Amino acid sequence: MLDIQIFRDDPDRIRADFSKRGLDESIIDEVLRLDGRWREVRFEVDQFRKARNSAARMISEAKKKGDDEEVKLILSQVSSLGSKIEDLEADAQRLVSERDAIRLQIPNLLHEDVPIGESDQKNVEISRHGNSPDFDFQPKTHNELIEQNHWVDLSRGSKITGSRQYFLMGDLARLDMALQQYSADFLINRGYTLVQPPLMMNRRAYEGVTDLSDFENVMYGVEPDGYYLIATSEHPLTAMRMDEVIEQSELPIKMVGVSPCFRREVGAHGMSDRGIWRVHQFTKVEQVIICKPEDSWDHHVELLENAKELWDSLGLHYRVVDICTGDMGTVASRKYDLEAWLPGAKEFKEVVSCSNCTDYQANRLKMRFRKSGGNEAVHTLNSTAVATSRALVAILEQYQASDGSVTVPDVLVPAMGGKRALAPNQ
RNA sequence: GCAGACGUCGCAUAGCCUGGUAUUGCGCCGGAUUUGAAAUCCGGUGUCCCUUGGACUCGGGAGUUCGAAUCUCUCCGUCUGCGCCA
Repeated sequence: MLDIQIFRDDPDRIRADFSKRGLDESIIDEVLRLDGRWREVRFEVDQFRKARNSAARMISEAKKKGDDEEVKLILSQVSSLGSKIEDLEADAQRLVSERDAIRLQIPNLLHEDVPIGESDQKNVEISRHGNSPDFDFQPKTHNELIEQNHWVDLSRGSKITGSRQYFLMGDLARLDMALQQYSADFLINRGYTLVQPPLMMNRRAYEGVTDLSDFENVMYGVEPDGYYLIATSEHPLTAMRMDEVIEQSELPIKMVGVSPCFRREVGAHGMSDRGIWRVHQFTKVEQVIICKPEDSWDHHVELLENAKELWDSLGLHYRVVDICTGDMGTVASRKYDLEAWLPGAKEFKEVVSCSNCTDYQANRLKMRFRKSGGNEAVHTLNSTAVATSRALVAILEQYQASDGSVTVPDVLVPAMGGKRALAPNQ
């Protein structure tokens, strides 16, 4: 959510962003109109309250002196104030909640260097890393590999739950755990605090960190308690300091979250999403930073570098992409993706997403840091380290041999109990 | 699940019974003092509206009242004990 002060001081800045994103500007004026009305009503109700407070003080004085006549006189003068205040209060409440309902839908301000474009087709490739594996055979898709080696049981997964659910089995399950262990250690060694979060959040906390449409399209609800299963540990780790004033000495807060992630994936279909590329549940190792505003762009680079060095160490070929306006989403001000090369599918596909959300989440969460002259909203950033299911797909496709066997990346061998290749299941 | 206690400014704490300007300490920020630091002293330290100034804020919401941290109802949360339990 954007600070209301930006609407009042510099609405053209928001308009400029809207035109980059191709959005209808009229709701900006609607926010300004409601805000103006609210401030008028607020002023009016404050005047009535002032009158009521001074009357209350005079009654108190008169009672102390035992002057009952005076008390009656004042009471007769102020008897109608209560209902007037109540009416105006209701108006103010209505105006401000209408204003903020619109404000919640307005996306974050973009970093000035974000490339302009209407869809992911206009994302800009920044760099390529690692070497594309050189096969002297036709590489298989991960889908063919998991089927041949019986590493994933999708049909029984859907039998006991529903579509896109799966059992991960044998050495591929072990590789999943190895990836978690290795990636978490990688970031712990860089000063990040390991955090295992709650896997469910209440509505208020969740509204602080995500686009409202995600409640229909992304998150699973847990009834009858009214909780939501987390779509990523970014959400609980970021919301963790909701309603708090953080001491400067605590900043920056750097965390590495490890958790299962649950996603409804409404509307996902088709060949490109077969196998375990797009599933309802996966495990993710996530980086989260809460910091002072002036430091956030440095930390954004830091998160990206962490991700790149982690993926370099896994020996995987990937590229870095600068996300354009049309692919940005609501919350981030700037976003880089890592896209891994999938030789079977013959394309680069998203495996890491690295965002600076500036003060957008912090404003919703009322998450500030102590500062003389007025506390200020912190900045929040997040980046995937490894989403295990997608990293598994990249490893399967890039580390495959002609017979369908798969080598273990060197750095994961210790966590695989010394195994250098994944054994097939019977 | 049962029983009890509790929720006050960043933290801690008084006020609640008996309704009438939210107390004090710590932390933090600024200043004085100092070669520097500590200690000490002074001031500031939540949110909103604004022109001086004002309004709001005691877990959330509702009610009673001229007036609610204080009384009533309700919801949420925390702690303790018992029970159950990986």
